[in-house]
Amino acid sequence: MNKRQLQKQKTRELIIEVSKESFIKNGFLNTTTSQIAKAAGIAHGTLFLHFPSKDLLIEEILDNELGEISQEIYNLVLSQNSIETLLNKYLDLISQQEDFFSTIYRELPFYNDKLRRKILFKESIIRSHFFQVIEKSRSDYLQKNEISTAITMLFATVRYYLIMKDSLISSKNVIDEFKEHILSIFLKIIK
Amino acid sequence: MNKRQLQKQKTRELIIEVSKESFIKNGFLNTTTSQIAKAAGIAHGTLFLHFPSKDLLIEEILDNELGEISQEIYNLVLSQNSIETLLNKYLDLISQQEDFFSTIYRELPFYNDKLRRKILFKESIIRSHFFQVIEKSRSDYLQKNEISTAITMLFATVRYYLIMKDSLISSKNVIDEFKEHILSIFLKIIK
Amino acid sequence: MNKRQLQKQKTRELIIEVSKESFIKNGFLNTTTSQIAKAAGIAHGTLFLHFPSKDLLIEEILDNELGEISQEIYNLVLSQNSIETLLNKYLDLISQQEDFFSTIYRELPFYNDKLRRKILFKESIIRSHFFQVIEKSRSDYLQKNEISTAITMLFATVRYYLIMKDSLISSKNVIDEFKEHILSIFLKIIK
Amino acid sequence: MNKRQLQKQKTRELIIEVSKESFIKNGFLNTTTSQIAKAAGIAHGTLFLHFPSKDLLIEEILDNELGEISQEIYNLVLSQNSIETLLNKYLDLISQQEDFFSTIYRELPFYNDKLRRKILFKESIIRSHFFQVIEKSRSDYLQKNEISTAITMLFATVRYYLIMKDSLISSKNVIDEFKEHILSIFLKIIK
DNA sequence: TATGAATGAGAATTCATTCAT
DNA sequence: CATGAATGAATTCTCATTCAT
Repeated sequence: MNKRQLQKQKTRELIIEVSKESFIKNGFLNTTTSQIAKAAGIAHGTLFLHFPSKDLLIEEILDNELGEISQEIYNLVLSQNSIETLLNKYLDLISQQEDFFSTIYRELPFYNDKLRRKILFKESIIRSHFFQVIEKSRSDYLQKNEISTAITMLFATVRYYLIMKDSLISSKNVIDEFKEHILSIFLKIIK
Repeated sequence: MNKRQLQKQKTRELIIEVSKESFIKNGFLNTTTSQIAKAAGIAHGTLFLHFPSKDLLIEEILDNELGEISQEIYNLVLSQNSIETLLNKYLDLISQQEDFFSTIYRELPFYNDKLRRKILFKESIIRSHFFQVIEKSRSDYLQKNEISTAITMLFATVRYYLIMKDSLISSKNVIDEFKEHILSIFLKIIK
Repeated sequence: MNKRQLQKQKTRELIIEVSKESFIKNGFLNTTTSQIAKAAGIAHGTLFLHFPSKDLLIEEILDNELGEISQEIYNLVLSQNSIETLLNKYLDLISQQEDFFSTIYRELPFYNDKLRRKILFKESIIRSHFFQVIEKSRSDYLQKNEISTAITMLFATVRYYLIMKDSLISSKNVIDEFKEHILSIFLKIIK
Repeated sequence: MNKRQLQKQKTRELIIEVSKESFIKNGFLNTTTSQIAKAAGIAHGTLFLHFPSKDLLIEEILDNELGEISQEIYNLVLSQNSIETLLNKYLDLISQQEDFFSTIYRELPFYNDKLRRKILFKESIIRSHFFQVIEKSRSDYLQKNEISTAITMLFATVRYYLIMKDSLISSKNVIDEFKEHILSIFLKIIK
């Protein structure tokens, strides 16, 4: 890669980085393209050279971020056969990017269809991993739709804490703080 | 109250009514003040005579609506001592105003602090009612913070279904559809 | 009409007037909404209060202008049964608004469909008036499609002079200048 | 010419060719320089190496194209002494490049002065050829300025059909379709 | 000579709020 | 009290041209 390509990629990454920061801080919906450009120290028009529209910028950022997380979770699923450890590590992953997920879930209802579907699709894959691991280990005690509802409650609760993050009197990290509670209740349900 | 004051209150109520409709249909954030004025058949400026800002208008609406619901739930709590019936009726109440709550929970993270706190405060009161009813009936089996987490999961799940309403392949009424599942899992937890 | 309504209409008419001037001078396509606002001494946003979009502004202006001309021509048709006088007066009408028509015909291919159709429809009505007058007086010598082609040539020629106005070494008024020529040839054709 | 110069000329011709296509399809005004560069498979900046500005690019293209056509028409004039055949062949030439001429005449009023003058100059040469042929054969019946006006009407009509091409309910080729009509009327005029 | 990333001056449109009537 | 015309800052996106590589 020559100097030019390097410079371009650097700018692109700068935009992504700056956007992600602003995105996490103020939400994507409340971040303007000119704010991003200014923060990145580039011309406003330059942003649209790298990302044809604001929507495509967020799409890119979410694709990157969710792609990574998905992969890590997939690896977890392969290497773990205990639902306890799996969940534990899943929550750790979320926790590491807590502000990011907090923003996503807050803004999810206001994203465009494509973006929303993408996010929900990723979630549904993780969901189905969990389902399989649970089903394998405890098919005797639970009906399929009970497992399904339990998982929904789990995801709903995680989402709840993430969305409410700023309103909860808690340490900076909600997931860390409530992990034990969530896990213990969830495990109680599926046992 | 003289004629003029009467007229004023009538206009005020008209604005509230019309706003609520539009609020339920399009969300408060996506409703413009001029849309509301037009729908109410009043001048745009008149709206600001009754409500100094858009934020104060929604505050009023939510105060009214949540106040009513709170009251009804409080009555339920007084008359019911079974958590099953209480929850059942609570979900019925939500279900009757499903679109309204769906909007509130979607937009909650974007309201101003005061408004958000108000909503969360109302919710916390209902929460504490539930807590007491549960604690009274099953104090032997559950620790306090387990009850608390269980209630959080319940509220989180209800909120999840409400927020995701439009993305779920379901009948028009999500709460009705998933009530049984939610209840059965919840009761399982607290038993 | 009270003071307020009067003021509004005054602003509206001011916008139309200023737009028409700028429109005639620079073309509608090369006139920006902020130029118009500035020239009218109003806020940029005010323009959109009176005309929801730039396209609707031009539509309004053209409707007004073409409507008037159409009416005058219709009156001409009713009162004249000689094609000579009719044509003569028609060209006088065009001549009076020469710059306006020059702009329209230059920009016509770049207007949106609706606008283009409107203009062409008005033209087609005038065309059919001409057709009838000619047919009545000389049906013996000419076939219908000969009349039709002759009229097309007439309109094409008028349009040509209007479009080329600025490139022709001529007095300020092309139609006046070439009227005699056009008429004499046209009358020759249809006789 | 060495290898480098050869390559340069090849690129230049490639740009011209690609531009012409895009020009015919979308018009020059609606074609961006980066579109052209992309279609030609060259860098955006390279285009400005060969043509210092967008205007100069179109100038070059039109020079080429109109030069060719002019030459062919000049040959026609030399070999034909019947105005009928001359016109017939002239319209055939236009017809073969109908989309090209349609674009030119639509956009003509928006080109810069130099370009517009160039195009009109070419046209005036063709015009004068026609004039001479007509004058030679029918000097008894027509005054000079009658011939002149007749030719203007002819060119205006051709231009009209070309400009209106897309709005006319017709086969793909307007000139072919209306040739007979135009010719018969025109010949009628000059006889 | 060729590249292509970067520029930056606009473009049309939106909307909560104000204030003269 | 009610009106509703006016405001103006803010928004996303475009594109011919430049210049360091």
